[in-house]
Amino acid sequence: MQKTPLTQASTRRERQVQRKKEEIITAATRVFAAKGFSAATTKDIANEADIGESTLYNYFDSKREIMLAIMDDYKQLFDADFHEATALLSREAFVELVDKTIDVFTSRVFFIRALIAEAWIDDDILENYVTARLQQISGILRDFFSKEIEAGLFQSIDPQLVSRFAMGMFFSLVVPVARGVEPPPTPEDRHALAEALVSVLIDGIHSPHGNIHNT
Amino acid sequence: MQKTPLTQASTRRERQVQRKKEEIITAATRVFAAKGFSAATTKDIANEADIGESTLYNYFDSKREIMLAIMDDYKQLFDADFHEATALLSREAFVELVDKTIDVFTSRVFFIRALIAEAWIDDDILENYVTARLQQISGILRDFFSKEIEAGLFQSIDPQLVSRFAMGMFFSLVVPVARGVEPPPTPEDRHALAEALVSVLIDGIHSPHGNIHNT
Amino acid sequence: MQKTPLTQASTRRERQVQRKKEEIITAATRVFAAKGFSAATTKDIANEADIGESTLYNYFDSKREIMLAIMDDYKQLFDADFHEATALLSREAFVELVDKTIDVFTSRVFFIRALIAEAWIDDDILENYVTARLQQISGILRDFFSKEIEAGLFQSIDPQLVSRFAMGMFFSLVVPVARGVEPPPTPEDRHALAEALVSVLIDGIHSPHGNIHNT
Amino acid sequence: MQKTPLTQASTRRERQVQRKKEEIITAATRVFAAKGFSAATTKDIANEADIGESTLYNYFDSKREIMLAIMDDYKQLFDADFHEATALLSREAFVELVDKTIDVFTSRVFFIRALIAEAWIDDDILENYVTARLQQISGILRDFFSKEIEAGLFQSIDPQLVSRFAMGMFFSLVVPVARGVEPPPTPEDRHALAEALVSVLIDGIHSPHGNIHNT
DNA sequence: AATGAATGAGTTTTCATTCAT
DNA sequence: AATGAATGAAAACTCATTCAT
Repeated sequence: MQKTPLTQASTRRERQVQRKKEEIITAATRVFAAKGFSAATTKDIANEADIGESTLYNYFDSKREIMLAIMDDYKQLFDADFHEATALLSREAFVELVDKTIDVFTSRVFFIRALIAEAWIDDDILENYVTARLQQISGILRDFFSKEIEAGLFQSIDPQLVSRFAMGMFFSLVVPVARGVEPPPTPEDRHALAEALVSVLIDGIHSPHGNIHNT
Repeated sequence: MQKTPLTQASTRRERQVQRKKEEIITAATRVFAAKGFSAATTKDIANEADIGESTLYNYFDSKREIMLAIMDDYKQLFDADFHEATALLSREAFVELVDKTIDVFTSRVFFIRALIAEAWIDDDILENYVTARLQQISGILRDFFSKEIEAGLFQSIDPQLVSRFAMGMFFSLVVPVARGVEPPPTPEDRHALAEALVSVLIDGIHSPHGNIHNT
Repeated sequence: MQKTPLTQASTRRERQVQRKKEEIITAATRVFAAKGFSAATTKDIANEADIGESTLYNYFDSKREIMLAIMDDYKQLFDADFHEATALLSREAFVELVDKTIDVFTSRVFFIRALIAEAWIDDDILENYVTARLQQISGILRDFFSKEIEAGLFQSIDPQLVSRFAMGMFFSLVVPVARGVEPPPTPEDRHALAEALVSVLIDGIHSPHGNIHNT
Repeated sequence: MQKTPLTQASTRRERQVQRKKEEIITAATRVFAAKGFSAATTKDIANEADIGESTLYNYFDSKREIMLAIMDDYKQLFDADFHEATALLSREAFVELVDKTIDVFTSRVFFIRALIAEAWIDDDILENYVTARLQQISGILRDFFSKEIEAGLFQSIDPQLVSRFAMGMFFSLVVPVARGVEPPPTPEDRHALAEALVSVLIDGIHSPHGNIHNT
């Protein structure tokens, strides 16, 4: 009579387990974002997830596993977001990348906040979850700058350094949101910020008619 | 003819206490920088300071008091460093400010790392020890940009935003050092970095002969 | 037709928690009685209750909360015992009150011993758990004496003072038991002691034929 | 040239030591009275005595030794007070004994409070410092009552029990003072209380013209 | 699958005591 | 003789984790 054989049942169960895991991850992310890994207790997480403390251990082996699961989730999301992000071919593409990246970062505030909190302290987290991604972005930027320099369109400044500046400017927009002292920007604001970032980086802020103090 | 022995004695003792406190603070700063406040144990701190765990409590009332003492120390040092830092009058002064600030940040790596770790999580620390200082710098920059904009030397971009970008660029240089993944720059490097920062910010990176993709 | 399983289950669980709390309270009372609150350690209590030390904290928030729970228990029991104890209408009723009160005190030796130990040192305990009850008894006695004095049956002595003497006589019987240097009296002894107390208080100990040294 | 040779010097030193010990004892008594032995810290005692904590150990071997020294002091004082107190020969002598004993107890409030606190918990203290003294008084009273009973002046009630009642009445006067909830009585009050005690004990409180409820 | 209960291993903190000066 | 400094031992309390149901 049963229409759903074992395989499906197990699949359904698996989906259910997966759903629960996600719930716990969401809850834990909030808690880790607010207190940091060490200060967060399993009780905090269980309360936030509205389950019993020991139930956590049906889904994860330890508190640290929850953290790592969060990080893995983040890795997947991030990789999905930047899968197509390959070479930048134009200033507009650059603006788009910044815009989108602001979006990615500010739409996952708790994630980012927890990630930074841990990566700041834990070398494993930094190496396994942050460095590679940062370098991917950094690489894209560097390549873009190198190309433009070769084309004679940009000055011959160290592309690595400029890439770093670009990322610093980016983080200056994103960090206050992640830290929770500013709201995420609206899509319009976001775009304007991205434009401003690129404009300042490429054109500088000086008036087009002459350099100051440099004549 | 007596050289005020009582006063001297008490001062000497006080100095000794002060010295010990500083030792503990130094040790604790290292520990907090490496693990964060929560994960750092009083045992860690005592070991690092090479004293018994209970001896800590002859100098501080609680683990948190140690953290706050560190923060207060930092506040004093920082305020001393930036006491004279008032209005920026020239591009050169701007470069100097950046250079010096990099120095301040990279010569107190543990301090900065511990500070950021805590401020990232603890609202009290953020408000009482970080926000004001950040705003001081931000204000100096904003005033500089506003003035130059009024003088027609800079484009009329939101000075607040540019100030933020400037700080982002600054932190892009300093954060890897604070995080411990890069060594502090030599004074020469530092100056070059400061020059580059200001140059990129003011002049942009585009080649002086024309804008790319914008014709 | 379901016998409200949820409610019952929750009630059963609650009852189990309540039972455990009572066990801890019983154990703690013994320990507090023997050593006093300060000298009693949570380890002592846990050992006496035959549970792990940390288990205590699943039932009470702190050592002091255990003490207060004991006191609250006592308050309830005491109030139950003396709920009906209102006005005394006869010498026999007086005897009965004394008899019963001796029973109440000597059947809860540990309780009383712990209570006195703490009230002797801690003003909060004295005020919140002892004073009111002592005054209730004192009031009953005072009213009885006042009435009898008005009726011309008792000499016009300060009823407050007599009440105090009565309570002193009472405690002279009960304190050695509470202190653990005497066993509780049998019911017969108890009644005899109550009779003796009332007899001495009302009739004095002089021979009925005349006052000594007073003629 | 020195007029005070070694012997005297050592005597002076001894006196000085003795004086300091007394100061510490006085301070410690206050602290023990207020908090009990266990909760009192050596720091409390040192503060109260206005000396350094470690100085205590130049005069006493341990915190407990201080307590014992207090008890020994008390023992001496008490024994001095009651050295002459031998047999009671009259009702007036009885009154005098009560009067005097109230005085002894209420003029050493801290002493008594600390003593009771400890004796209530510590069997050694109870046995070595309280029991004997209580029994001495109890013996005097018992002998008095026995004699009067033999003389036909008192009813033949158990003199032991009456003695206990007498002491209960006595403590009912003294305990509130020792506990700190009542001021010590003035000498006049004291005498009146002593008279009242003896009067109630011997004559009872009933009106001389007849027994109540007993006809 | 969910959880209440129990707890060992630690954590911060206290405190009596020692010791060098 | 007086004491500041140091500390071992222990206290109260926390918390991640296990287990029986």
